[in-house]
Amino acid sequence: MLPISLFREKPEVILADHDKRGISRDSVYEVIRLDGEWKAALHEMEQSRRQRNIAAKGIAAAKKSDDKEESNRIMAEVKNLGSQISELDEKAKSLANQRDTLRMRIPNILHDSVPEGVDESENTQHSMHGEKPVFEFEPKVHNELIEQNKWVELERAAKIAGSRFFFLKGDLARMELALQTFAIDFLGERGFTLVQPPVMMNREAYEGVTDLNDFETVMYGVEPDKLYMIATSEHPLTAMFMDEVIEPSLLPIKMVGVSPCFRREVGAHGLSDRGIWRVHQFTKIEQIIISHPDDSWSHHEDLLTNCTDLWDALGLHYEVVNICTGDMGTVAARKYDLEAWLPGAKAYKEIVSCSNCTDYQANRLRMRYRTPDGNAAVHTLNSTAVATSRALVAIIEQNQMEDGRVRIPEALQPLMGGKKVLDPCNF
RNA sequence: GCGGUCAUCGCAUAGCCUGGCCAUUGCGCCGGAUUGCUAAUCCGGUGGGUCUACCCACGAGGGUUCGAAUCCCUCUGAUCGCGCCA
Repeated sequence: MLPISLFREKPEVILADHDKRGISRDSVYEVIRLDGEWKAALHEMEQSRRQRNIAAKGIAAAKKSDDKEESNRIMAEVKNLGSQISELDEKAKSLANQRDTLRMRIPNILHDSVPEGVDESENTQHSMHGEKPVFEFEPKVHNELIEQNKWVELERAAKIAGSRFFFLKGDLARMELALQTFAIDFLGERGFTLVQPPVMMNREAYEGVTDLNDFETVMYGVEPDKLYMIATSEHPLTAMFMDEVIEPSLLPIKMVGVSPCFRREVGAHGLSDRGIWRVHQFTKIEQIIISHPDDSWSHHEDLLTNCTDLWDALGLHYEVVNICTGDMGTVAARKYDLEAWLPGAKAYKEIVSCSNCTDYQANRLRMRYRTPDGNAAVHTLNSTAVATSRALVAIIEQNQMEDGRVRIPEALQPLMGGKKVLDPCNF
C-alpha cells in the first residue's frame, strides 16, 4: 500500500507509474477525492469533540466548587453533542474506509530500471548461466520420466485429494529432501537464519502481504476458522513483524524459510502444465530480508546473486530475466525471474522469482523502524531459493540419460549417501 | 473444554478499587551541553493525525455517562490451575 502522503504531496509519481503500467488513472483520482472529503469530515468531528471536552472540563470545575446550577446548565447544553459526534465519526470512518479499500488495490511504484512492456513476452534478458545440455537422443519431458521411473503418483493422489496433488516416491523423494537441506545450508552460510513458519494465517495479516485478488485465485480458505493456507513462506515470514517497531540495529533481518506452499491454481490448464510443474502443494525454500530503505536495492542484488550461485552449484542451465512493467504484479517494485531450460519441453520456464517490495507490504503491516525523526516503514524483499517441485523437473529433464534414469547433481550427492544416479521406484 | 489473573505501540512499569486538571516513572535509543581518555554527568526529545494551538490513542469492538485507561458486555491473545490427550 502506498502511503497517503504520496497521494497528497506527489500524486504525479503515482499517475506516471500508472501510465507506465498501462492502467487507468481513475482510482488514483478517486483516492485523492475521498481523502479530501475525509479530511473535511474529520475536521468537523474534531470541532464537536473539542466543544465536548471544553464542556466536560466546565462541569468538572463547577462540581468541584459545588455550583450545581452551572453544572446542570452545561450538561443540558451538551446533551446531544454525543450523538452528533458519533454521527460525524461514522461518516469520517466510512470515508477513510472507502479511501483505503481503493488504496489497497493501487500497485507499488516501479523502479526506474524496470523495462517497459505489455506482457511477459517483453521481459528482457539479464544474464545467461551454464551451458545448454546436448543430448544424443531425443530428450523426454519430465512427466514421461517420472512415470517411467514411478517416482510420482498423480492418479492415486487425485483419488484421495484431487488433481494436481501428488505422491513423491523413492529416490526422487529423497532428492527433494536433499535439495531442501542443500539450499538451507547454502543460505545459512550466507547469514540467513532458518525459520519454519505457521502454514495458516488469518485474513488481516494476509491482506498485508498479498495482492487482494489472490484470495479468490490462489489461497485455500480453511473454514470455519477463517484461516488461509500459505501460498509461500514469504507471507508468514514477512507478516511476522506486523505492528512492530524494529530497532535499526537489528536490520537487516535475513531469514531462510522452509514450508509447504498451497495454491489453488484457479484457471490453470494446458498440456504444458502436466506432471508436477504446476501443483497445489509443494515445498519451497525462500529467502526473506527485512531491510533499511537505503539498503534494499543492494540487498535485492544480493538475493539474486545467492540464487544464481545456488543454481550454478546445481550445475543447471538457466537465464535470468528482468520483469517488465506489464508483467509486474501489484506488490513488487522490481523483479527478476530465473527460468530454467527444459530440454524435453524445449522452453525456458520460471523456477525462481526475486522481488524487492520496498515499503509496500511494510505500510500495510505497519512494520517500522526507529529514526531520529520518528518511525518509518522498513523495506521487505523476498526471493525463491528453491521450489522443490520445479527444481526436480529442471534437474530430471537436464540430467536425463538415454535409459530414462537421471544423474544426481554433484552438490547433492553427499546428501544422498554418495549416490550418483536416481534409480526407478519398485512400485 | 472450564475457572482465575493479566494486556499501557522500543522494553519494563504507575494510575483502575473510589470516573473529571497534565497517562507516571525507570531503562534503551536520538539530539545537545559539559568534563575530558575505553566513559561519566546534566538538559531536551522519543505513539498517531491537517503535528506550537486542537483532536485521537491505555489489546480489539460495543455499552453506560455531560465526561471512561478507570464501570459493564463481547471478542482476541498471554499466563496459571483443573480437565482431556500424548
